[in-house]
Amino acid sequence: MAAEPSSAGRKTDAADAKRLRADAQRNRDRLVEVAAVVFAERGIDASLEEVARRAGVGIGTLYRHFPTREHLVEVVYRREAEGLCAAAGELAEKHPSDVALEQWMQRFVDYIATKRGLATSLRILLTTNSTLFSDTSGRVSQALRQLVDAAVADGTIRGDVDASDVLHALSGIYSAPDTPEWRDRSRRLVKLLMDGLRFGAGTSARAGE
Amino acid sequence: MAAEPSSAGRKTDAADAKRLRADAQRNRDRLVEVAAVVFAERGIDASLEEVARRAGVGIGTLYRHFPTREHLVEVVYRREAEGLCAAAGELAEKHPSDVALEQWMQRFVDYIATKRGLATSLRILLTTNSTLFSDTSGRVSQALRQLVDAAVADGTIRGDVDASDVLHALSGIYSAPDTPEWRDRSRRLVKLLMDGLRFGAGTSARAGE
DNA sequence: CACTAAAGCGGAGGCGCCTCCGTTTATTAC
DNA sequence: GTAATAAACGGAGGCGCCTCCGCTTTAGTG
Repeated sequence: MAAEPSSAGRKTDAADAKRLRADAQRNRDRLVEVAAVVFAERGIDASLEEVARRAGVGIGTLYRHFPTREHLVEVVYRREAEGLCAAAGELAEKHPSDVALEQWMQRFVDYIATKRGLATSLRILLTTNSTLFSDTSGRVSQALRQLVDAAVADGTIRGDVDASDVLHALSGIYSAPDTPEWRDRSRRLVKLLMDGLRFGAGTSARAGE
Repeated sequence: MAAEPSSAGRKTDAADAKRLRADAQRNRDRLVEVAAVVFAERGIDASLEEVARRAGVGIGTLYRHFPTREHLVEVVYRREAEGLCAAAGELAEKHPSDVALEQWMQRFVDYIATKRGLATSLRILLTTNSTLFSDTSGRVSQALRQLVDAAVADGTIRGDVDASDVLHALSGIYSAPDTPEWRDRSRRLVKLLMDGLRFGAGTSARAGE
């Protein structure tokens, strides 16, 4: 990899990614961005032609960048996961720690929404690329830990729970799928969980109940 | 067959199946028959329009009888399984028992070929209809037992094996999928197995090795 | 037989998938 | 700046999916 013209020996932004022509890079980014929206709107089976149309590129361009639907879906998913992790830091700065946690969990719902559709559609790819889920989920739970620990530390949520408790509590979201009300139900579930977490906040952490 | 005018309150041949008009029944049968051939030829993803075309019916007719590809595939599969079971008896009548067994196993290869393609395509249906595989596989291994026992009994294959041994030996066919040579390899495997089974035939059954 | 209602037929049409290839554009060399 | 070249574009076109609905056929009835 690295230098291939005479001089400039710089790596690209994304490490080893092949150098793309400026217009190609622009289109590619655009496609991913639009695809995220369209998948969210219409589900994972949305028309790729619609994605291309709304991104303002030809269908051929889409297929050059993403030879199969699964490739596109994977990239969207990774981006989603990264966004979710990044959001943890940002929310923590802007909000009291309990609010940050709540908002992050709400966003987590959207993320899971993508992930579930994905799981169906990515089975093929997962054979090849079995790290996809495992390496993102590690980073995601790390982000959650950061938020939970902070909220526990400053006493805005009760002290007798930790990140893995919360993750388990959230796991209800994974199950009971694919009714149209799933998203709303999940949001309510998060609220409920937060109420529980706030209840008894300020009592001495790790006290015996 | 089966009178139905004014009086006769008898069930149809296929138990509760709804009575079809004669032409409808004819088309349906034709479709299943042709679909079996086309799936074998082109794989499970073959064009349904081709199936309809070769069956001499309109695509609409196909979809009326089989609302989804999976429905059609399921029916084809069941038919295949039945044919396989029936073949055991027929082969046993027409051939020496070792030859019957060998030919049946060759046919078993074709059956598995269908089954594997199917497994990928029927995941959805299998959620609903989880007995599909289990209840056919019982009947199939029953058919195998019949052949093996007969061949052991008249000494054309060795006496120290039984049907479940043979089934296990065949299980190699389930694995290592989807290279184009799969079918040929499997046929060779069956031959090999038969050679092994014939070797030492006639020595006293169940003797201590 | 003629008649009729219901069942069935079939293909046009709309949409999406994906490929192929003539045209356009960014980049590099001078 | 211009020229040359490789990279990228994009949409037409071929195919398959599936639905919808006007037309045809069958199975009863008198």
